[in-house]
Amino acid sequence: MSSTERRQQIVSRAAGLFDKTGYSSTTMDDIAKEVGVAKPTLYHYFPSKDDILHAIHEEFIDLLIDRHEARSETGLRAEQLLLEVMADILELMETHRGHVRVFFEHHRELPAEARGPIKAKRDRYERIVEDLIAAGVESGVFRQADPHLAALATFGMCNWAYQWYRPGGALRSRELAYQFWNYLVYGLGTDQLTPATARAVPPA
Amino acid sequence: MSSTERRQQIVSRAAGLFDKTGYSSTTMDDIAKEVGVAKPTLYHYFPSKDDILHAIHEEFIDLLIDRHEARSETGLRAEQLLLEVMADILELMETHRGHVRVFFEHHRELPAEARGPIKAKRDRYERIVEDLIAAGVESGVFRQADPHLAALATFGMCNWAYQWYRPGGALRSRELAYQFWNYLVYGLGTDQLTPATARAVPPA
DNA sequence: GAAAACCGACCCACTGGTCGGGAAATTCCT
DNA sequence: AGGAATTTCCCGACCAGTGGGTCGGTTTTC
Repeated sequence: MSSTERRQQIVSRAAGLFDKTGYSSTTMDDIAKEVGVAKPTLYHYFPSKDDILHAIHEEFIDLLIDRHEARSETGLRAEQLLLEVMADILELMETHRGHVRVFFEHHRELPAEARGPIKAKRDRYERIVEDLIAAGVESGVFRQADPHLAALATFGMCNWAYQWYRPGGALRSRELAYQFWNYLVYGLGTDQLTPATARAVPPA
Repeated sequence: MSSTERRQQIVSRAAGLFDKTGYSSTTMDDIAKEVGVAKPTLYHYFPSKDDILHAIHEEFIDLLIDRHEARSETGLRAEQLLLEVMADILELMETHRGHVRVFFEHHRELPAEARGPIKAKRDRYERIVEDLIAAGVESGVFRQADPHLAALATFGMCNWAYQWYRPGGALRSRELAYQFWNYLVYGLGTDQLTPATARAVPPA
């Protein structure tokens, strides 16, 4: 096993344990055992536990950004791109469960120096989705809505799934993305609800 | 200060710290200091740190359930009840930030005996929302949709807000609930999207 | 005067990280 | 090619700080 392979292995096994047990409840010995190696060996690949956490964060957000960018030249319309983004996120819950939970729950545990760069990438990705929604509004496929808020709603639907989604279940991640996209784009309501009034002001 | 008041105070201060620093990174000394008391005194009110965690969980889910039940006799229609549920959740992010984060992120840290009862209540609340959506489908205000999935989408939008919502911000929780409810019920799409085809099958 | 509330000092298991050295693979030299 | 030199990879044993929890006792309240 090459050096980079082992490094990779440590990251993904650690992510799995953090997912199962949480970051602080997982010890370096746990990780070492899971990898099949003694604790000091871990320190040959990572200077500290926090650096493993950092590697997980970086790997995850890079995956998301890369997937989107690989698609950005295809000329898909805004609503289609939105579906693909949702599918990206949900797919990573199949393939990178540990990364997802760590990325969402353990960013506060990141060492101070690492937080900045990660947050920058996170913001960049949020910005991508906002811009995408804004483009949809511009082109007329989405109604007038605050892109920031709509992006947060989208992320909410998808990101929250890490709390309940289990890979082996009945629903493949892509189908799930499609259902959620459907709720978001077409809404749950029928014609029996009167859009004009309902969209105005919240009832007290 | 009465005994129950102090108990209450410990719970809410602890929740605040857990929110800020995370459960395992917060020490009993931290909590004691925050409450203005010495560590052993905490053990006069709670047998262990885990029991504080448990108290937070219970308080939170009870709040949600109670609020819904207080409303269940009012004869509101399904879509209105759904809005109220969303508003409940988001309001607790203003008034009980710590509880929210703890409830969502630290259920795995609960001692084994406590997990069961809490999960039962959690399931009960999820069931309430599912039934509410099912009733809306039944009465024709919501289109044919899987109530379970639609509930998960709803929870996603609202629950995820604990990650970014800050009480002092521009948006009051009720307005936010209304915006999200609007997205969910009416959708983001305009007439330029063709509902019939789009709702069918996910594109490969 | 007894029960409830409170605390300083202590204990000890646990865990992130280190140390010094041993095996295994690579490179270098002749 | 073959053996020495060096780097890479690996580990058993240890260290020191931390933090949940306890003990024995004092103060406050009723």
